[in-house]
Amino acid sequence: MSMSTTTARPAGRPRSEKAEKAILEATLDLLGEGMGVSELSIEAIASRAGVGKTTIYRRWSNKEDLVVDALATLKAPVPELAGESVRDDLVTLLEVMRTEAGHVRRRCVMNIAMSESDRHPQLFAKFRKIAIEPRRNAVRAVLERGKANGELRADLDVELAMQTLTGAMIVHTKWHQGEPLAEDLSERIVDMVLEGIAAR
Amino acid sequence: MSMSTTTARPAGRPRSEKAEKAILEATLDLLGEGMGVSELSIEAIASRAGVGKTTIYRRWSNKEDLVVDALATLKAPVPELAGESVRDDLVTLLEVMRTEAGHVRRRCVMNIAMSESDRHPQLFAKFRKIAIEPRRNAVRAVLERGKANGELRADLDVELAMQTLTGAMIVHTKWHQGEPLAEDLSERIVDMVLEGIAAR
DNA sequence: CCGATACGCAACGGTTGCGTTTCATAACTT
DNA sequence: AAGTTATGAAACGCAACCGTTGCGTATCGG
Repeated sequence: MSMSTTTARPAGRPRSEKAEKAILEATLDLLGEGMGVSELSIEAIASRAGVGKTTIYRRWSNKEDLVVDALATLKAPVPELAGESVRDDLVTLLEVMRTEAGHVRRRCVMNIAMSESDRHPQLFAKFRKIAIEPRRNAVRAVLERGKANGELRADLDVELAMQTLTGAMIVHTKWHQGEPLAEDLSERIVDMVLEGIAAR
Repeated sequence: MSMSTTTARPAGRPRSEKAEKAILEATLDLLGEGMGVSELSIEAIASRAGVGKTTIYRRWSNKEDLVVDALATLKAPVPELAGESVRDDLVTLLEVMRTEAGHVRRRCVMNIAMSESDRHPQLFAKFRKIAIEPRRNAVRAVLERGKANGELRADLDVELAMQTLTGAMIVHTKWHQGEPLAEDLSERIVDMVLEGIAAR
């Protein structure tokens, strides 16, 4: 009756971490290539990962659970914020979105956010909590701070401002795919929303 | 050798306009219910329309052509613009988007615009020409006019402003489905973008 | 070595949708 | 009446994918 070092390991061959990682990677690859959750097939994932279907079904009972776990590995890398000005911090946050639009791997985050909210509401809920809310919180914090210290209007509707900032970037990335995004895009969006488009 | 009243009608039973209309309606219904183009099946359309598959295949050679034609029946109802002020015209245009988000039938326009751009690029291209560009042109015209007559900044980036205005509405409708959209949403978006969020 | 578990692989029966064909019937021209 | 085309229904063979099972092998603990 000896205890293993940390947890009592069950008898038999342990599950391959390499296989598990390969499955999640393959899932993200396929999603990143523009494949929707509906079209994503377990067989395609197994094939891409070089793994038997059995190995997948042993770990996840259905496709949605697998996708949720795969997306969970994409922890939102909310950047360090200088905190010097609202403008600079907003630019920093939008730059993250712009950069991700170029990386195949990270792009699927936004693809899924926009595409699958209707068809897989429960998946979307989990995904939102994991990948979207942290970023929204970061933007919200910057705006609230600016509202408190006078950089922004006192009557600002923070939620609406968040949607305006991110919406501009999302529309741009969605409908200009292929063409690289202008390097100063984030600055231009932030400055426009800060100063307004009306003449002074 | 007599000519028919208008066009020389070919011999035999004419194609049923009722069937054709039913097919297009069924297609729009299914799309409006949140079904993606990939999941949309000819069999489901035929069943919903009360029509044989033969009748569909005789008119369209593939699913994408059918979807394009179905979407084409949703002519962009660009509203009359009062033309009194840039602000009022922009509110009018955004109100169209907001209202459509409530109608099941019209909602699919936006759903497809956001979801299917990657997977069906050629469908998206046609769709964009039919349904998106007319609206973009209307917004662009308002902004250009405002830029010319001094209501808007002389150095305004019109394209970016369009994306900001529509992006805010799109994000709002996409992520708040279910909850009805506030009635003054369009006004609040327009005023925010016009005046900016920075303190004066 | 032995028992237990995981592995990749192949095959299974079942479902869905494809695009086509056949059929009896309906609608229209001459 | 005769000829022609369209219609809805049903069935076809084909392919993809489902979730499961069996196989021989690999990897662990005891």
